[in-house]
Amino acid sequence: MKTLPELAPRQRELLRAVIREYIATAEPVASAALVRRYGLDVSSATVRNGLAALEELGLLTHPHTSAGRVPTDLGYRYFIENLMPRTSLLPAEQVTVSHQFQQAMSNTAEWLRLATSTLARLTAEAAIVTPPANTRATLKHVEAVPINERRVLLVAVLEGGSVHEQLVELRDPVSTEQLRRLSARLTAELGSKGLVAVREVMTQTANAADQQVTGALAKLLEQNEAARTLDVYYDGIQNILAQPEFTETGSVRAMVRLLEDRTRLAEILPLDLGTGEVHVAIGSEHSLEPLRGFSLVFGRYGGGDDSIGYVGIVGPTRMDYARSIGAVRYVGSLMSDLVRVMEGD
Amino acid sequence: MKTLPELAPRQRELLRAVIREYIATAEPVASAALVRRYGLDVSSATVRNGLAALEELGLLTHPHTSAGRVPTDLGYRYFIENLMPRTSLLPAEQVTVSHQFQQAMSNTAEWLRLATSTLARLTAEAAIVTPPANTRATLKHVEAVPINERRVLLVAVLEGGSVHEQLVELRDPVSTEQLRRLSARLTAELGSKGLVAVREVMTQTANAADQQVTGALAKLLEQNEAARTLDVYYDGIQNILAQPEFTETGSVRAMVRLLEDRTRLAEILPLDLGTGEVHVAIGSEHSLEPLRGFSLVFGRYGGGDDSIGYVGIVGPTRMDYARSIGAVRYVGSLMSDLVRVMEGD
DNA sequence: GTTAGCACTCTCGGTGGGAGAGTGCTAATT
DNA sequence: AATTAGCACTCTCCCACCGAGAGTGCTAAC
Repeated sequence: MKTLPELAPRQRELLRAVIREYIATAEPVASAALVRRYGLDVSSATVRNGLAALEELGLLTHPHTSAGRVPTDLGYRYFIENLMPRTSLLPAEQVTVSHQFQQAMSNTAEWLRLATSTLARLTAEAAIVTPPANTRATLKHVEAVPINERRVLLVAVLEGGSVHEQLVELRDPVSTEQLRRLSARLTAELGSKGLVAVREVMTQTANAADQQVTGALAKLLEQNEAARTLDVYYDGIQNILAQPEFTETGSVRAMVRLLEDRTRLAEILPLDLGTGEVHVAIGSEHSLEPLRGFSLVFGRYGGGDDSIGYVGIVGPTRMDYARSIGAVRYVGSLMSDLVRVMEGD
Repeated sequence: MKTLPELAPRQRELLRAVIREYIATAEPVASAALVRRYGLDVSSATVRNGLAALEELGLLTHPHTSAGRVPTDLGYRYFIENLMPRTSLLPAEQVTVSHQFQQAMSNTAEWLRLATSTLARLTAEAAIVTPPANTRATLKHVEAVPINERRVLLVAVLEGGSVHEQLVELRDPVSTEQLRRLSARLTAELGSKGLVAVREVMTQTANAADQQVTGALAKLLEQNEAARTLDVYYDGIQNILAQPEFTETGSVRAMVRLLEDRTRLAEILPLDLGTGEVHVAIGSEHSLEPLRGFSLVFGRYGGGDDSIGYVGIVGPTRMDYARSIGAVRYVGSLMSDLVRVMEGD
């Protein structure tokens, strides 16, 4: 990233005004408009001189000679580092959102979906959320529920409260009683143990059916990580389609394709961030070809180091960064709280 | 719906050719192009007469006097009823798809997602799937897993294999042992019983903690139906954005807004169809304002009458109906199979 | 019933011109 | 040295116009 220039107070105000205006209108900003709307006590000619200087520094451009100014990626960067108010969501909004979260605490999938749609609504951009992935998944409870005499629904509750199901087809019939014993045994022996322990138990198991169920459990844990990375929630594509800069489908299509290809998305997201920090990548600052012209505002949430998810938004570089960052931070913190609750803290 | 006219064989062939051509090119079809590309042994003037007759009947239009012909909604309807080959997916495709389904049978959410993305890929349109909703949910297994001494994760397996979780906050601490007894008791007493029975058990329960957990179970079942209707999977928006008729965001945006507003979508979907039937609503045939210009191809899947879901696609009226219907029918049948397996048949 | 021929209509791409917006520069002012 | 008025200049946008091309509709002949 280029180093940011130093600016005189006057210039800072000017840049701030241009960005504010451009974010609001999506139209190149003219010198006269700045004087008029921000009550500057200088003439438009003076403003023009100032704008030319900011352009010299690479913070602004204009699309053609006789058009107003538009911020560059570097301009936004300067804004975020030096000019942006560090706002949080309004208290009233916080209350509403956190209240919704309290109510939906039930089901993991549901609160992830809720978090995504809430974030999309708050920011009026597209939101992306990944589930909290426990890097080393350990078991809390195992239950083998009979479906019929040859089919068993294996239900595993992991440390951290996530629930996984898996249908197991058995070679030989088993009794309900046998499954109950197996459930109890697996839960007792494997509590707070991981994949390795499950494998061990499997090898020590004589009974064929038990062995099959335990094997399925091992597979489930194995797939846990792989499957998790495919699991990405997104919402708010309509918000992007509504932006004036995207009346043509072209670039939105590339973005939507990326969202819908969860595999690729999951590969991209893992950022080295601390929990609570919010990272902003503006336009060309990130290396994602399909997202040229889009900015990312992303944060990490989670309990300990071992259950981490990502939460953030995608939108045009012209976005309300202060609000976006506030919203991502707040929703992220609520999600961290939830994860900790599920972990039993 | 208007009644469909009778057509002479020649006219039928002509209509078929126009629709084929228009589906392939998205451009108005000229008489000369038909003669050339379909090797008709008549002149373009004759074809023009035929086209004019089809237009008279309301099966075709043209955008302006000197443009080629475009099918009307009624034209597509005639095509579907009388001209369309009743094709299935290619055997090779069937094998691939069904193989994928076999592998992903594990987790309900996962196979629903798989079904959606598969359908979107097969048809190159946007796919929509709802989970199988049991109209009268009965319990199969209940497990109360301790998170910490005041928090319990309630896991309920319903008849039909769907798993629901709910975190319960207790007023007073409970022991692991007490929860184990409660789980066993609830499972034993409530097997294949529904909401009413749970309420009954709750009132007969003296112990405060047990009562709270049972109460949460009742609530979970209550919310089951409501929550289900909010649960809608969709995929393939990128396919719609890629269609030449949607280079402008306008109408796509309305469609995406509908998809993302799951509440509205869930209200709309329930169609009175038999399982296996596939229903097609072309352009103006349905009453959904945001989907003017889109066609719906929908089917119902499920095991018995009491666990039913919907599966289908949305796309421009200009779509390959034969393929779409085949794909929806096939994916629907696979999903029905899966539901029956989960129900223990 | 079919067809050749032709007039007619409409779109599309390119061109030109005028209005308007906004800049950049210069020279005067404070 | 900063500010400003003034003005030339540039570029977009809109509109009107034109010609080419595509495709139809109709008529009259086969």
